[in-house]
Amino acid sequence: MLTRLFSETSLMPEVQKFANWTDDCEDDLSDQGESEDKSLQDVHTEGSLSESKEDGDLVEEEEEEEEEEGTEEVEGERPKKRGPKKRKMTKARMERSKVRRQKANARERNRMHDLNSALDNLRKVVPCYSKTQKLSKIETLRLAKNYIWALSEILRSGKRPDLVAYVQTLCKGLSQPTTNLVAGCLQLNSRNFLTEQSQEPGRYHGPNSSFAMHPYPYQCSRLSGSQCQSSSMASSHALRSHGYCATYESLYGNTSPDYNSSEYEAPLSPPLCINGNFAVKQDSSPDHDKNYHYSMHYSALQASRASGHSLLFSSSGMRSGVHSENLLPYDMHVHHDRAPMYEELNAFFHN
DNA sequence: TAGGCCATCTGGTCCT
DNA sequence: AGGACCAGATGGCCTA
Repeated sequence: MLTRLFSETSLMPEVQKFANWTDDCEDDLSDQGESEDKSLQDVHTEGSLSESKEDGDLVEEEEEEEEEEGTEEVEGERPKKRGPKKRKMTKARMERSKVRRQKANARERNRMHDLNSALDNLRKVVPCYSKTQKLSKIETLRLAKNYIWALSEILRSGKRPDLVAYVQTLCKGLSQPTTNLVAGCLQLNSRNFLTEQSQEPGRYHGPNSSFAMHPYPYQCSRLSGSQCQSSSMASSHALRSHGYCATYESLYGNTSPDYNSSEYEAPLSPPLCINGNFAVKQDSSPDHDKNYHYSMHYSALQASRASGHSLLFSSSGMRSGVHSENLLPYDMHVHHDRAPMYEELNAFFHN
């Protein structure tokens, strides 16, 4: 998991660590102090440690040498050539060791739970959050990294970023399904993504842009991820007919393709813009529950800006006047505490 | 069924 | 000595 992430960027230290470890193992073989735990472990483990212990005779000889050194000063009498090594593994000792191990396991479990809840918190503050369709740990970390980078770029340049480049930044290094998910959250499906780039070459600022990324290999003509497949045209139309907008439109003006055109076949993921989150609740079926609930945070946007109420936006960019409290999807999570930050960010997206 | 992701157990290492 | 942290091993679950 995390190890994999770090090993991607720093393989050499890992190799070095392994080399050190193998050296240490040789030293450990002559270390009497660990013999009691190892004897316990022999029953259960088959890992590298026990593999090294398979050279039983060799190990015993080394241990004996240590034993001899240690006992010489204590007593003149030499220990038996083949006796118990040090302290015998009595029943009480085994019991204590077992308890110690159980306690350590419990602590480790708690530690991992803490780590996971921290990751859950991180999932909630990155641009794509769904309670039911969680990003994997590694993808969460990658997306968070990209998100931080994108935000700092916005702060650094002080300009409204190009959306396509923004999405590319967010999606850099992410898997295709996650990329689709993020793009879906941003109301950018693959087709839209590509046409944006091809039709408006000037919008992609190239390698010298503050959001310069290598062009993302957005190759799918349909969204492969289940998340994005769930965004059916029908539901898109339903939402639109109710005056709900696509986030991209509401954020950046009307740049959407012709939804009625047969040429436009890529599914949409039209999240609602409510209180700085984009989310969708279109169907109560379990499958839809699983797939439709996305929140998008970076665009807190117009939420509660003027009236203190969260408003939805129509596709024309005008407020629909529908109050969010009447429409909050059950799976949506509102982050009021981050409103000030979103207001700041909002300034870049709504001039 | 293979591969990805995850939780858990475990032993080693470092730190207090 | 005990706890925190780390990484390897393992098995379960899910999905393409």
